[in-house]
Amino acid sequence: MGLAGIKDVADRAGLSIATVSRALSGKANVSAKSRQLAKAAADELGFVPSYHASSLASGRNHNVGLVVPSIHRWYFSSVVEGVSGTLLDAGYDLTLYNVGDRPERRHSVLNDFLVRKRLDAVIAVALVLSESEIKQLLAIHRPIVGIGGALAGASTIRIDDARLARTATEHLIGLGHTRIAHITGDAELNQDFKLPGIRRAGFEAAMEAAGHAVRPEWVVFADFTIQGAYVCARNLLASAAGRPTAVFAASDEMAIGAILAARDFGLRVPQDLSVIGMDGHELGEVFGLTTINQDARGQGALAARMLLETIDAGARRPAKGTPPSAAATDREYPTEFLVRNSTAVPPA
Amino acid sequence: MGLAGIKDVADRAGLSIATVSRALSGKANVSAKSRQLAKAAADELGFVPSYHASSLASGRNHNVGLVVPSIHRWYFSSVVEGVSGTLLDAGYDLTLYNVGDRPERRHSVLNDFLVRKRLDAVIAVALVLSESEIKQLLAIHRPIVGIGGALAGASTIRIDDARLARTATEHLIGLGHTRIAHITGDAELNQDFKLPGIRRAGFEAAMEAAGHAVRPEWVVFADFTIQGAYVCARNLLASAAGRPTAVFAASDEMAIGAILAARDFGLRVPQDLSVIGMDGHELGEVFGLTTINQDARGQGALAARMLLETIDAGARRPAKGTPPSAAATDREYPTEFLVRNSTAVPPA
DNA sequence: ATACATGCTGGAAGCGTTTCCATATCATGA
DNA sequence: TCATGATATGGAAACGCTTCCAGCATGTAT
Repeated sequence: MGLAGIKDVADRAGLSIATVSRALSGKANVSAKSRQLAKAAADELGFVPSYHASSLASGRNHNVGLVVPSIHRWYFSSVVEGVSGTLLDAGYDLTLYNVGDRPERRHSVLNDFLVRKRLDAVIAVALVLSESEIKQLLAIHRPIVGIGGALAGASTIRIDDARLARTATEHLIGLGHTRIAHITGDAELNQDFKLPGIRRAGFEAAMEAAGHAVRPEWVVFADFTIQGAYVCARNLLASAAGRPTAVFAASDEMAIGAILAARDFGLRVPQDLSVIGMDGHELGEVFGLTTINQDARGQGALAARMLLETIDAGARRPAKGTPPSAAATDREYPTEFLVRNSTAVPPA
Repeated sequence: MGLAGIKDVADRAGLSIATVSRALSGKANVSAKSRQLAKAAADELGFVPSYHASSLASGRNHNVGLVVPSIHRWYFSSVVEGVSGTLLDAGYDLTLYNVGDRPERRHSVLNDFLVRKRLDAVIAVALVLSESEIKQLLAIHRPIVGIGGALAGASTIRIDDARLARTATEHLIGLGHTRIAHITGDAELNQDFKLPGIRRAGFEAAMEAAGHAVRPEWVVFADFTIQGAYVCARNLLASAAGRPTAVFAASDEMAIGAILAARDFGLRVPQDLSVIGMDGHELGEVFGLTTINQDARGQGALAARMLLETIDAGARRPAKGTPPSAAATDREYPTEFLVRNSTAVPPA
């Protein structure tokens, strides 16, 4: 018994190929009896339609592409999880493009993979695309949504990183801190990834507004991992003399790294050092980390739902000059300021 | 300008469709001049072949499916990263099936998605399949490789979890510990996931061989996360009276949770409590964690390479009754015992 | 010069569906 | 009874490629 085709089903059900196709895909204009016959025959033969043939004929792929810069960091794996769940439930496949930090891989993904007319839609996470890249993507007439990255011309889901960074910093300032350090993302590694700079700008804005100096040696660059931030924070906290009283880390993972470093020096959090993060990492609970909670998984799920709607609404054959995208909406995803106990008034 | 088809390229190059196809896919029997003409025309038109049409015609999908139970935990995201990189470099797509712990999702993935003749191969991570499920998978004549899970009939890449768990336990015993606790995986959550039980068996075997009692209250169940193990370990270490002197955690993440819990009680690691993990998580370095290093990323990459080879070697049309798989090989992936400084002789 | 192998080429037959369109069936109202 | 519309059906034309096959040049050995 090889793989059964729709022809086999039709023969067995005593129907035409056309009717079987309609019956199985739930289309109208099929009598109840025929539908049942077709379904029974399909079941008995273990028939499942070939995606390729079906896609080729219908122009529908049942497949959305997801481009991420990494899969290890909390934020990205959470988004992937959200997207994945929603898609799977809707019967869609998820094609994952983990471009990493290798530019040539980024290039091939953008130029070869995405363009190959195989995807119904694309979700790009924290990816900054050039104008020509966006144009190219839009040219294949697929809806795109960007998460956490600026994608001019495409719909985006994002949080207001600058404002939230300011809020976090203001929380420390409000407690009386003036000697505040900031652990930010790596400057060079990934030019695609503008987020660290945005959060850093929010930090600086809040400091300046409060009239506190931003000391360059207290703005340190880590890689968004616990271990990376741990090393940075050790340097930061090494000299008992000129030590900050508070740290704002651009991610929870880095905040945790800072807490671990503080513990190494016998510093108590929050009595000796306040630490605030940003993200909502599950591990934050263990450390009592004050943070700004963003539901990354929910953001992924929302992106997937938005695309599924667009796809369902959209014309069957995207090649027929459909407008690039209904309207590029820019949604701000809700966040929550989560005060736990890693922040307090500065030591006397 | 819509999407250019091969016909357009052929017209522009003044060649036939057939020749263009051969030229662009690097086939033989094309003159250098024709090849150049075809490539130039394709470039100018921005032509990229439709995967669906190409797959339908050739029977090749350039796509492998990856089934994982989760994407958050270190092991899985590392494997995904390894697979992803290798596949991307080879020009293959990765379709990710994150089945999670929801059985209905597992069911639909196994029964609908994987069977749809869309994949050239399947990689299943830590997935225990029933015989009928394996049979069904093999029936679609696609090579399968399992990573870290028992997949009878398919090739597998694995580490010898029982032996390594024994080794880890013996390391503690060798230092003089007799009061050893074990943090294992959740018993109920995921029936697919036999690994915790295997490691637990290794632990018990070592204890028995040494003549040490396995105290049931010192075998605690966590969920493979830092935070989950942290909670368990707090309970474990709460009573100063009957406290273990060493902990073997079934994963590095759980070992780190135990270290954090120990610190909460003012216990020094390793002077007061020895902790050993298993995996090779990057974060282990921060904690000086003694562990057994397994290169999860490398395992993913190896699985992908094995499949690519099989695909390349295999018959063009798998439907033609090719044997399920050349020979189901069972490879043990090398590991490394990494002694850092979270283990020492027990306190006096 | 003839015979033959060799290298390129284009026509056309798939690949397995979906969907258009023309036809056939059936009930309904005049 | 006959026209009329609604509903079901199957034939056949896409969908956009790959690849088989036959044909036509060349080049080489007789």
